[in-house]
Amino acid sequence: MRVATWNVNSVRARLPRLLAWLEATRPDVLCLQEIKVETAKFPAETLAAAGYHAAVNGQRTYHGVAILSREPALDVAAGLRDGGDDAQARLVSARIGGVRVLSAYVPNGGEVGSEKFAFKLAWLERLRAHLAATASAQEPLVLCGDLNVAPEDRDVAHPEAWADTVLCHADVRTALRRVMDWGLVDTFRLHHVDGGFYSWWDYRQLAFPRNDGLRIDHILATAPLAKRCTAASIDREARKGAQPSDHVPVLAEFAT
DNA sequence: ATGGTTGCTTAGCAA
Repeated sequence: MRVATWNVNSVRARLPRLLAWLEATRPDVLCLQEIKVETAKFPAETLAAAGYHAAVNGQRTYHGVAILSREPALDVAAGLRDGGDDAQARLVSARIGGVRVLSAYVPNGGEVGSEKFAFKLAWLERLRAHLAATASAQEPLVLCGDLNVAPEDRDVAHPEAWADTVLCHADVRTALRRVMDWGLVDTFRLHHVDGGFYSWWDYRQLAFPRNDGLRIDHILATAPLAKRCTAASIDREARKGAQPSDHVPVLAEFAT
């Protein structure tokens, strides 16, 4: 089972690249973030013609997440549904081929110390509570998405320049670790120990040519799936050429 | 301290 996650930064602006990438890569599951479109306007027919079902939690202008799958998505659920502020479309989950799949777009956090930063930390804690309330770490489950956290300094091209930013601050790293402590493994780190692998480069300041990147997009798996994880990769090529997303797809392969 | 770029929406926000 090939699972991928990609912050496409507008599914409509990226549709030609998305279709070409699906055709070339043929993942069984692709989690999308920042689709920036309401559910009713999601290009479901076009993607169905390409062979993919879609479970969508959309929203106009900002945010929005989806899960594309070759098998039908069952038990689709949108949002944290915990009674808290759930206005932003940042989570959708589904059961696909016996695996629980979550596509998450964690809040960026604005500036350290801001209200948005507090919302990010609270959202990660709510995500941990959501997992604890709705799933088991002993079942096959993947949490995929733009988690907006570089877990360690080896995930950052210039750690000193990014220290104490919203993507690297000790508080967000701790918050992500608490989510993982529920029972999730970083599949990428099962197969790669070195630094130098990034999933996002800012559009500005020639960040990609300078390779000033961070690894903030992740595929996290529970133990029963992690032990079946045979490969993991980041498709850096997807950042090249005309009109790329600022993020690239991250992949993990699971033996069936 | 600010700006740089992209997308949505149409001047300004978010990332």
